[in-house]
Amino acid sequence: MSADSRPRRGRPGHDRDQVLAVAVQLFNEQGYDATSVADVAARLGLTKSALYHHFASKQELLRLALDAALDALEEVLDRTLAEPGTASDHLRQVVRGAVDVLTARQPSVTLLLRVRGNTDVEQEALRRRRAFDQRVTALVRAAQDEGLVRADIDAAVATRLVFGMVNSLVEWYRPDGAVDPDELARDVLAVALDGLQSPR
Amino acid sequence: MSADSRPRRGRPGHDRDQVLAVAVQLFNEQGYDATSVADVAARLGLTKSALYHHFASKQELLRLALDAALDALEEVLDRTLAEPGTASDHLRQVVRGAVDVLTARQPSVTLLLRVRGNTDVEQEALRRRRAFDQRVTALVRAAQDEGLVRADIDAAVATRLVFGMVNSLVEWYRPDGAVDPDELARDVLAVALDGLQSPR
DNA sequence: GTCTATAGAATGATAGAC
DNA sequence: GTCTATCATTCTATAGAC
Repeated sequence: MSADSRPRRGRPGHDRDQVLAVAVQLFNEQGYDATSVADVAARLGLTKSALYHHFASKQELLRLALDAALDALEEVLDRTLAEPGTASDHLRQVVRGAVDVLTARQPSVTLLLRVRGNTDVEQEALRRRRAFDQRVTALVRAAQDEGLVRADIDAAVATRLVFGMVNSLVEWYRPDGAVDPDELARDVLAVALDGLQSPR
Repeated sequence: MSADSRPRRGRPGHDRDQVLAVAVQLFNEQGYDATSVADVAARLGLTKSALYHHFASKQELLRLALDAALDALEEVLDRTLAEPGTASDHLRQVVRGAVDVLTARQPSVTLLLRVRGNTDVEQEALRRRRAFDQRVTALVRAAQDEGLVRADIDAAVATRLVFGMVNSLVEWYRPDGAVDPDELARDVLAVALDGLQSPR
């Protein structure tokens, strides 16, 4: 449907999405700063100059990947809060949705979680990430007021702990691995809400 | 007592520990690869050459910091397993000890958790880290066999989720911040073992 | 759309004076 | 123990041919 999805004419070459996917994969393997444009080009089987035909700069590759991750995470929050339900219901859905995004878009989210704020592109991503965290913290606080989330832990700390657990998935989850994403989402919710101990 | 603790003679200059601490802090702020030796020297108020008088290479700074973090984490495991107790007791102590190490030695542990394996130094650190993870996973499995840890989640997944939560502390915990490390350790154990929901 | 060739800047590391 | 000066290498990005 979109202009991008129509069949390419002439010799195939590489399109932007394909180049971006390879670049993000390499950024995650070696780190963004440790990966040169020549590294990316080599893995694609072309030269630096050819790569610069597709993208204006190395930072543009980074910016596109970070925007994709942030768009997906913000959409989970927007969609959840637009539906009726208690704060506790919303919180459960946001955690579930975040796990879904992390597993479905692992490469770009991994990149996002490693950003240090060295450049304008990275600082803008950090700004959006902080805004996301604050909205989730407000949700945790509301769930505490409802009495369904324990109130003996500060809402900001509780949010960071749970999302620390969720975010850590990018360090080891792989789409082609042995762990099923649906089962994983169930496990994360189980540990986050009920804990590791056997139900008494 | 040790040779290193005797008073320095002559003009003070900088000693290795001081230089290392500044380097690790900068590595964490900007990322190891994004930080040049000139950056480290500038923050110390001296030149690159003066820094190379204290250390043979940029990688030596990295190696010393990673070894410090790994030594501390392995010591927690060794010390815990040497004591009598059930696997569930040991697991609780290891989580508690890991939080203590993360808060007390946040800079070097942060660096460890971000290593990508680009060089021999980094790969050796990853090897030790994997060995640590496997020993903890064995502990979780033993605690499941005892019946005190829920058995409906794979031991390796459960270990990664809990330590994902623990490790995420380095992203936001600061020694001079508002959160007390003892209280934080209590909160981590509470969420990890009993979950976020109010006790029913 | 891809190539060769290269500009211009920054990097890790060293030599040698003080 | 710190400095100035410098080296070889690598980096991002560009010019211009095919």
